[in-house]
Amino acid sequence: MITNINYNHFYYFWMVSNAGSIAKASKALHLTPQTISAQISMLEQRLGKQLFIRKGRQLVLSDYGRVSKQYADDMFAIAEEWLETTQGNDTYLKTLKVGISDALPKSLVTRWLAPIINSDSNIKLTCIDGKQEELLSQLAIHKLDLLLSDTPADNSYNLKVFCHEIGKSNIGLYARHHHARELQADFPQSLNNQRMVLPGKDSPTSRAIEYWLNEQHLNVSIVSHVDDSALMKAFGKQGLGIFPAPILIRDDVKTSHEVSLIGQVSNVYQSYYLITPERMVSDTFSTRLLEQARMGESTENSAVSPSTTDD
Amino acid sequence: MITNINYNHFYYFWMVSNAGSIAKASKALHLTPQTISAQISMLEQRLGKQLFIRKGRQLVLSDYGRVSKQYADDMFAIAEEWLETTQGNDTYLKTLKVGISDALPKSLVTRWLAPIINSDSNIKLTCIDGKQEELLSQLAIHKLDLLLSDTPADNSYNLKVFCHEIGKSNIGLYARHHHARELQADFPQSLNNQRMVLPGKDSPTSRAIEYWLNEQHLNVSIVSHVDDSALMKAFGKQGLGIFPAPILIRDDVKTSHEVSLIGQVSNVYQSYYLITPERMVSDTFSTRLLEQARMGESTENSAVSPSTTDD
DNA sequence: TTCACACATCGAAAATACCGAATGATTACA
DNA sequence: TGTAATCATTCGGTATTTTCGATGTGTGAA
Repeated sequence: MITNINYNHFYYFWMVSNAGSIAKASKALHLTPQTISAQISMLEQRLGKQLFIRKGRQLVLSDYGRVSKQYADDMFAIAEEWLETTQGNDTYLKTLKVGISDALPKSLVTRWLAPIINSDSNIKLTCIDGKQEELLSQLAIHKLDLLLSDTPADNSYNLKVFCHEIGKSNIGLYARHHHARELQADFPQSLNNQRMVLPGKDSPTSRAIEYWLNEQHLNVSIVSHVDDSALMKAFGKQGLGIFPAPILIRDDVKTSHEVSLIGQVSNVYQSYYLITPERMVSDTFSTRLLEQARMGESTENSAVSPSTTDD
Repeated sequence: MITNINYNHFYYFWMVSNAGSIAKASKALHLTPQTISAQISMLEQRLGKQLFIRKGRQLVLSDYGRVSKQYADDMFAIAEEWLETTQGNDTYLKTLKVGISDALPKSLVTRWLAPIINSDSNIKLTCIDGKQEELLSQLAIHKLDLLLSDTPADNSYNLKVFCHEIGKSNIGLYARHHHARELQADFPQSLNNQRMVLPGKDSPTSRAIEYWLNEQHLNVSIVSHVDDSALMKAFGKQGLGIFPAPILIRDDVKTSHEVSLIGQVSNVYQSYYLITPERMVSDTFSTRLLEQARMGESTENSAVSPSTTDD
């Protein structure tokens, strides 16, 4: 019969290996040295290997001890984080840390998160935006609860995450009011020799649009690839070029960036994803967000022809 | 006086939350239900919060319990990995898991690792190659001990790693024997209108060479960007184009790929890095590798002019 | 050598982990 | 509806472990 290992012993071992000696650790733990000495001996006996080697009147880690300490470091770092974040106040229960890929239109994000905030008045929301890759690693180490992104989670890093589609929209092309009006007439041929601002070079949207342009035999000069969708729209607002944005948020785009829809890029969609850590499949917020997204989908994801637009 | 928390209690809590009930956990732990029940009550008392809520005759996790379980999952996953890898045989002590960025010339890697293997006959070496980004995340979760790469660790993911330069070399351009001989004469002007194969688009080497070509007013057609350095060289061997490789390994390149050095790209260097987890600064292998790299540096990192080459 | 220091060992105490028996409450099923 | 099975818990007693004081041993410094 093999007994379970005693994690308190392992904790003592960790304290000693950090303090450098049993004597120092005993002070930190409010115990006497002989107690700790005995406990560690028991752990060594259970493991069948020495953790420490006596060097002079000092204890030094054995090879095995050194390896074990690395695991202990990780383990008890988590334990301390657990106690720090959950002892005392209860805000951690009501704080939702959401990562937002900077390629996402902010008005869409608002649309997704607003109902959640409104439904439960004492939720604290923390938003962090950045590139999907950065945010994914944050998600993996529990610094984030959710991640909203325009690209599905690639598991090239072997992180355990779930990816749910929460929205889909056709892409429209926008330009300043008078400019858009000119281009609407002969869309999409009118785009020829126009200037254009696109999202990041590696984004699926950017690639899809470039493919579409090629397919339509349109020759446009792409003046810039911009990772941040807000910045891209700001460029467009300044008249630097035509820019794409989801049809789904055309009203927002029109009013806040003073532009008009020229037309719709046929057969090009942008999808949006909610990425959650594997463990959290039954999380309250995520499920609510998914439900809401699914509801919205049926009513709002309607393709629009350029003729129905106005400004 | 606040007592330390009892990690064995936490372990019982984890077992119960996994098993779904105290009854099932008690079987797995070879204990009676009342024991576990009492221990968990003690833990709850110590924490000042309920972990479970009675729902019928079942226990369900409270909000606080759910959060705590996530920490427990992480903690004891590490603990189990610790026991799995260190119990039983002692090979873990002698197994060095090295990640190798696929952009690295394999002959350089061999050169670095060979002396280590030879010096200690019972070392087991495990090599894993892939993109630096993938390997970095592996390093962070202890799946790798070291990482050899041609790009320094960018800490855009907030992983705790150390980065040491272990080598540096000028870049040379290579082509098939007869082709190289033709081009040597008027190098670098002779490169005009030649075809070229380069490493990955985002690699510093690739960028540096493209910049250099521009600077020299050379117009070459880049037929391909290849992430894997071996594949790039294979392309070059097939005569698809001129390709770059470190001067440091010119002899290897010449013999194994049946090509000759055309000339050296002035002022373009490639550096090589050893990336280690923060915890492992005093690791035996790493220090030895660093020492050896430093020794090699003084003798081997000599720039070579194209005139001194032969084939 | 002597002293101070650090860890280990021993034996007794206090603390606690554990179990058997019994209770109450819930669910499954006849 | 009633009965049996299941599950968590409470209580009291026992076994084990944890802890400490006293003591021993080896080390390094004065």
